[in-house]
Amino acid sequence: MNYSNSDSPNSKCSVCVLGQFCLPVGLAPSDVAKIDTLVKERVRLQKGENLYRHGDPLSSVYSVRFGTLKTEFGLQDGRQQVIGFHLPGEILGLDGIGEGHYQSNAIALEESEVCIIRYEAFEDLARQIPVLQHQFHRILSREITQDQRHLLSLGSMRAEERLAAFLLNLSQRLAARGYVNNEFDLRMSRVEIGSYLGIQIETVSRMLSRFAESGLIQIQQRHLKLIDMDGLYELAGVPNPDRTTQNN
Amino acid sequence: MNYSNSDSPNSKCSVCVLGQFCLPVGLAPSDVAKIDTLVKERVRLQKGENLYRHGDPLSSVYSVRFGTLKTEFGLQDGRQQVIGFHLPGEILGLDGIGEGHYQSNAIALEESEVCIIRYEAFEDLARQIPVLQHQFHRILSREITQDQRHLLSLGSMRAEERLAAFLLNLSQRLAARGYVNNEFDLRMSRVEIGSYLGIQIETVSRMLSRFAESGLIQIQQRHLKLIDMDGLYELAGVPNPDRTTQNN
DNA sequence: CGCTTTATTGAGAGATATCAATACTTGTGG
DNA sequence: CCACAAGTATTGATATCTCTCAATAAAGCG
Repeated sequence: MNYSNSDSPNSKCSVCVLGQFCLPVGLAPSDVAKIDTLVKERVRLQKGENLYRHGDPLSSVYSVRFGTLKTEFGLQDGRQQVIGFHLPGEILGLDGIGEGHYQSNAIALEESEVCIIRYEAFEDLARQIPVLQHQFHRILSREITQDQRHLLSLGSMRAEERLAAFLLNLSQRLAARGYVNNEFDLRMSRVEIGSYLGIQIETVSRMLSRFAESGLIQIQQRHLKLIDMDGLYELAGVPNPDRTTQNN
Repeated sequence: MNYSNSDSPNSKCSVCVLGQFCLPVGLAPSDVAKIDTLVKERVRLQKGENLYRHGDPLSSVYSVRFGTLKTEFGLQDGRQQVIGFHLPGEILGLDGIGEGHYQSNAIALEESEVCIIRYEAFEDLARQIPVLQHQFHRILSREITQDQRHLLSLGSMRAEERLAAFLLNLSQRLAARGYVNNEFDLRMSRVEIGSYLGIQIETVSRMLSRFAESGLIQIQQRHLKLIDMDGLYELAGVPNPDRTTQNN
């Protein structure tokens, strides 16, 4: 875990390209400047390193600057499950606010960097900037909605459908960040995908092979190409939002 | 849907017995008085009535005054799932903040009443009362944690374990509200329990019968008595928090 | 009191898990 | 730069849990 102070110019929120996904959404430039004073530290994590662990006292929430992290949630009997993957611009650590300590483990899936947002100072600032306050509420609310969508997936969909929905969700989030939406590298192992989707690794593997056979995707190791987006969307139970031709 | 204005004295937050679970937790009496001016309306719902529907614009969040509600989340293809049950003092409608409209349906499971918290006015007030702001963040964060615990249940536990965890969760929440923790009436149908747990109604029924046979519970229709709490906790994958004798 | 809804129980089918063997990747040291 | 080891992924065969279909029973409601 490698801390750095962000006096270098491109480390400021005011010039960060992630601004449109991150905390400063909607803020006037003068207000973003105030966030610059709040978010001055970053952490560099190597693959496999923990950003925080279950039980650590909440001091900060974090936004991903680059890289990918997973969060996992455990039962006392040792079973645990991946509950989220976190891309640049997404906020981590929100589950620590309720009890004052984190409820999950956050672990880097690749070399990553996160910005440190001191939580107490942030609450102070949010009271001064209504737009920031509202944006934070939106972030918390969307986290709830995302988890609820995930619940629907685990509770109501078959393995194949869950996997399709997962791949499309990744695709959408990457596309929103300026990447192509149909070709990317998975940063997580099959085990982690299975854990996230509530299925076994062997099933993940079989379903991916089946998708490839039926021409929905191409996959080599972790490099993925989505070929038939419509087909995937149909499996996932939603219409393709990108389709210009409306056929309902 | 029956609106009422709450000029009657016992409708104020300052005298409401639910204060210790609801929005005003931690507030000084003078601050609770400010909330009184914010929360002036309530809604009475009959069994089966909607408090809000997916897509309705967010105007308010709601706290349950009495009764029980469920929230359900749907896929475009029609499938939907119960994602939460809401007891007195719990806040509903938080999933509407992210996009400005609710993402779920909220439906009363019995005659219920909820307090209406105008969302915009609430944000204004939260900026003036730091403790209120923090309490709201705690509520949002706990909702995330609750959903994540639910995810772990759907993703990693067998039907029997999910059901045990569900019954214990209800028991704990009722106990926190002053009810006995081992005897209560289920307000939801087997179908709703099954939907919430991601299993079929027949499985719910079978597991309940199995629990009864093995002496874990007694159940007649919806009236439930938890007999062997330790046994249930063991199934649910956590130690019984009430046990005074520590045996780990 | 009969009708409709809700819940229970049984038998068989199906999806996914588990166990096991093999193949492929990646990293490391000679 | 190759060879081996350790981790990761694929594929097959069988087991198991839960679902589905079906029949019956019980409860709520007018």
